[in-house]
Amino acid sequence: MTPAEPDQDATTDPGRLVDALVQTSFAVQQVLADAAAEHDLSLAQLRLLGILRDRTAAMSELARHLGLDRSSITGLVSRAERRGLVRRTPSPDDGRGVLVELTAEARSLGVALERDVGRGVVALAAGLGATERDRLTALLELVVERTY
Amino acid sequence: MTPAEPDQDATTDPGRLVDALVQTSFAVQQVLADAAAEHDLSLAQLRLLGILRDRTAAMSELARHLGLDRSSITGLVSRAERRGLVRRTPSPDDGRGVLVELTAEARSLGVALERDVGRGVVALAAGLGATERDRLTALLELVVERTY
DNA sequence: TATTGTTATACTCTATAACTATA
DNA sequence: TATAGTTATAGAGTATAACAATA
Repeated sequence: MTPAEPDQDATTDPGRLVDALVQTSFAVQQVLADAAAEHDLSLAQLRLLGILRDRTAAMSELARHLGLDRSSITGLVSRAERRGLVRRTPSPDDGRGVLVELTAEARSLGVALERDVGRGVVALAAGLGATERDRLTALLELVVERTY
Repeated sequence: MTPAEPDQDATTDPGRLVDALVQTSFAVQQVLADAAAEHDLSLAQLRLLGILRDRTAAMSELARHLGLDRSSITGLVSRAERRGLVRRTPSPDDGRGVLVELTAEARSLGVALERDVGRGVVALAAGLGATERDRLTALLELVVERTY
């Protein structure tokens, strides 16, 4: 065992932060999965709708944003299309490309989802006062800052 | 639109906290999935090992802790068993019950996993100073407090 | 009767490999 | 040759329904 260094990092057991972040992440994912399930959606479909909310995307872009193989996107989008949530369009710029966009139905579903997720996550933070919530927001934004 | 109430809750847009928590949860889950994948494990298997680290559990207890159907646990445990990670034992108290426990191999795998997850999560928080990390830990522990 | 665990079945999600069409 | 997307295939994960054994 190496002796503790007089570092700024030695204040508190880092394991507590790790545990707290991991536990929180599972709690939040549960909120997301529950909200999705209320509308008969999977978490994967929820993520797909989330990405397409602000942009039209090519299949390969979806693969990149979701961190999945292109062949996985084919199925994900096909199932969403079958349920009337997205639409495929040939890319005007690239004869090989396919653009995916949300349908109106998916947009209204998205509003309900956002509401449900918001409620669930806010409920998680119910034990915090307004000042604490603001501090937590600021700290998490620092954490996520370099996540793209 | 209802007028803003002079409530303690009206300080900051709650949507920012929701977004920050959701984004953070995905980042942490990615760390977990990556760590698991490095050892050829799925996130579900990782969670199973996590639960069994501190206790032996009956199949029905695993179902409750993981929030899954009992029939799903059968497959999860069977695949873990086939890979030498867990062992099934008849319950001494209940002729119907089956107890599940980790093998020595799973325990050493768990040590490596914990190390990798710790590194990844700490890296996520690399933008924070020691004081900020401590504050974040305290706030997240308040959030997770009522999560069991 | 109720509970524990399993089986059969079906679907979603995901990856790898091979293919077609376009660039 | 390289890239975009699909297909075929395989496996993990999950749920529902039906079942056997035990409580």
